[in-house]
Amino acid sequence: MSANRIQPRLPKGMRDFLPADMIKRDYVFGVVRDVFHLYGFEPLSTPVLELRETLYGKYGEDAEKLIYNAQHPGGKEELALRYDLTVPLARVVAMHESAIMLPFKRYQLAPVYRGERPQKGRYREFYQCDVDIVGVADVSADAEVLGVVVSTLRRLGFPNFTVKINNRKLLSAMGQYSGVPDAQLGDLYRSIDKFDKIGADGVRDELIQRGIDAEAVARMMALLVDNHLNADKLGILEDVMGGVDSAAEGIRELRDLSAHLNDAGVPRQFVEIDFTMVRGLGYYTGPIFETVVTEPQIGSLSGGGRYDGLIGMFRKESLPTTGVSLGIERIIDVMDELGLYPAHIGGTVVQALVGVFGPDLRPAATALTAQLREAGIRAELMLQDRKVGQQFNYADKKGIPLVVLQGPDEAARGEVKVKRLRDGVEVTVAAVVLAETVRSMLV
RNA sequence: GUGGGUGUAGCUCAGUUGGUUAGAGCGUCUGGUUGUGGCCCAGAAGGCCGUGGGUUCAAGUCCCAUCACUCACCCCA
Repeated sequence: MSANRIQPRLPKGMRDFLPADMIKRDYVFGVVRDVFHLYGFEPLSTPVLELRETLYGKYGEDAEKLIYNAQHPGGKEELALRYDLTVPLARVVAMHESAIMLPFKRYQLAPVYRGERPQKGRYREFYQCDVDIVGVADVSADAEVLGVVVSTLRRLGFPNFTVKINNRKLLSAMGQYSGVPDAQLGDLYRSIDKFDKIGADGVRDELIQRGIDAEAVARMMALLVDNHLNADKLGILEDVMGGVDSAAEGIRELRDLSAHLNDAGVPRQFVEIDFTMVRGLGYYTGPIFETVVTEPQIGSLSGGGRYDGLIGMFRKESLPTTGVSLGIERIIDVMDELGLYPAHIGGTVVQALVGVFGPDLRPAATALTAQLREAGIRAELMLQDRKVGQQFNYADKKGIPLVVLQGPDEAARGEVKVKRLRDGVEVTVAAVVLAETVRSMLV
């Protein structure tokens, strides 16, 4: 039998989370949920599997190759693992119209699947947390969704991050103004998006190399370079391109959005308009967002934008929708790297270990444990017979802050000992006040 | 899909111009200590050196292939 033992392995890009990790993840998930609730977003859950037809044709050709198909022997439905939470939302809205009130503000925290090559900050199964507002065309909704991102990251203790804002309408206007043919817009955007990485010269070279007309490139670069670090970016852009309809509209939206953010008290230091930020997914139609950190080099922590047309793929009339997706995995990776967890988040949920002095004292220890649990203290009873030293060692290794122990002497007097491992403080108290003693020693 | 790096103990890694019985630290277990963890001391377990082939008297070491992991590109959270 042991000769046939199989190697324990995981599918590529997928991970187990052991308890110590899960405790940290749950903490992050909890903070995220709290903030969403503060903004009035409500939970939604959808299946991991969707019908293939629901997902296909929404993300673009390249992305579609990364969708996992699923099947079971004899299954007749064509299934796929969800690729994000946005398309399922659109499906839900179209399917449950009558049960949904607009504006529909929902969040969803769930794993999604992408068959990509894994690397730093990139997995094949990863959690996303999406917040979206369905049914509001005004940028007040975009502002609210951005407020959620900023609040969440601040609440998690991120010292610095930047939410970049741009507008699809403006991007297409820039292409139009420069004279880049529609067929090359994709290439154009892809290169522009690398501005931060490869600089103005890099972008220029790449555009030329991609065969875009030199004059168009020059006009394009003038728009980017002049404005990239300027405070009055919008004003400058308006002077140059104000005549182009979509440019005027995009600029107006960005101004409104900015005003809403001010009204909501979102600190300006976390927000920046950046014309070189482009989002890959095809369904965005207006304002787009992306959050970056410079400290660990890890890509974006969140991404999103307005996609007024997507729901129309499931319904006769579309509904204006905007939202963001928080990259929970990357947020967690950064928090690990920067050590942003509060001190009380340890490697265990257990607050007190109740030791067992010997077999004859096990009944008493069991009762003490029950007493603690009744009082709402997370207590673990030592389930094996071990030497006292080993029991303390177990608690120490596992990070349990307190050990409760009742030996023959204490038992005879109706007392119990509580020891705090951090500083070695030990007290002996009447068993009836055990719970309150433990509670006071936890702080 | 393209390119680079790395595979030796549970983990992190050493291992000389190829040479006899492959090492360390950490971790684990046992004991020193049958009323108390961390520190210290003594000891133990734990290895098809990723896999297959080749060169050689001799391969952890050199060559080829392959697989896995990893970083970067493309793309993305």
